[in-house]
Amino acid sequence: MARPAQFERDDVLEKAMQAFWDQGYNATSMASLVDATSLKPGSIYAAFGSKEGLFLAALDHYAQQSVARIKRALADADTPLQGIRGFFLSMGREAAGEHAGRSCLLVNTVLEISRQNEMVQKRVNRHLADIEALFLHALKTAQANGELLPDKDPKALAAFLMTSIWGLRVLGGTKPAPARTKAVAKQLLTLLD
Amino acid sequence: MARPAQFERDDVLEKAMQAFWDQGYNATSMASLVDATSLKPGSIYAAFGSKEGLFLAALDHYAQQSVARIKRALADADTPLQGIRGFFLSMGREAAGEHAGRSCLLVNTVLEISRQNEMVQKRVNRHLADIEALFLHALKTAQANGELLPDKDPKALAAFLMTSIWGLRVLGGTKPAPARTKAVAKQLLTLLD
DNA sequence: TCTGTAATTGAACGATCGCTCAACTATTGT
DNA sequence: ACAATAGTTGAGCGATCGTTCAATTACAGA
Repeated sequence: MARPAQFERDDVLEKAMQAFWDQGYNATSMASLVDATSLKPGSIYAAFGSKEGLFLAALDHYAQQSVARIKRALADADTPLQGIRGFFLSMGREAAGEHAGRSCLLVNTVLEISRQNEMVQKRVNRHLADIEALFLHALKTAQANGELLPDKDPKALAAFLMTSIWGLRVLGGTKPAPARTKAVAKQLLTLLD
Repeated sequence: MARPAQFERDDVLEKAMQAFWDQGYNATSMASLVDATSLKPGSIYAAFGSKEGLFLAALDHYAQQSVARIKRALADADTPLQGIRGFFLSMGREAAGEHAGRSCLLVNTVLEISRQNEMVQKRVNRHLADIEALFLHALKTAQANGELLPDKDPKALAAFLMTSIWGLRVLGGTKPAPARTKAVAKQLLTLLD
């Protein structure tokens, strides 16, 4: 062994993630990442290899938080469907909030760089699939419990819910009125009835 | 008068639009715009003032085509609701197609630069509002004709349809299977019944 | 207390960024 | 034919981009 690292990896990833989330991948320069993380360029490159490497690590960090948040929302509710409803209503509220313009790092990544970078594309698609699996599981459980009507298709509904999240994220980027985001969230949730 | 311009403005805007659409705003350099348009830097700056000016003009060009396309889809159908249904089903097909990864220039712009550029934000929001107005008009007509149930809220539905378009555009960026995009489009259209 | 190893530092690299401008060319009105 | 005017050209500006690296510093094991 030798000299140990002087930074906490998770601290650095959190700060880098915020920078990429705020500004987007291309608009976030190494100089601004140096500012945000308080690391020197050499340290960043020693730890993450490249700007892309740091971004991928920050993306994983983001996805981990997203998955945890959705798991919590589903687990805290009385029933699976109520968990889903609660999550989308809070997403609707969030989409009208102050920080809504940042959208979601995964969605931003799909549209900004996924197309030109196969590695990023596979990573972000995997994270999105993980999230969809949470909803699919909740929907299947709801159907088994009789909470969701038997004629509904959980797979199709899960795909629809993911698409709805993405739509709400873009909606948040248009500086919408709270009533507007709430109305959209309510509309889409009627598909669960 | 003096020497007339040697390029067609619409040709240049079409080519610039394609470049921005393919690569995103930040990833599209002036050098690549020079390549795409076959103009020299000086001519671009004389005609559009800046990269941002060219982008705004290209954005207007894109929006004009989008509005025209939706108007046509609505006008060609037998009824307003059939027009909407047809448009979303074709969007679903498109989202699984080869060029789906480019998403939509307006959506890309909301997420990539709208937040950091107020002028761009206002412009893209205006274009999106124009599109929403087309759907709102079709929904109101449908309700007046009895095609849409009287208890439906056309404004809320129009907002939902816009959000659905955005979701489908992101979906297209995830390289989805055709069956997946079709299922999502069908799901969201059931809200019109 | 040394020695080996790994992390830190910050100046600086070549490449590319958005953009400018003086020289040049083509077209107009007289 | 001749100014006057406006579009075209492309070399090249200063700034910033992502990245590298030799020198330095701090800690673990013997």
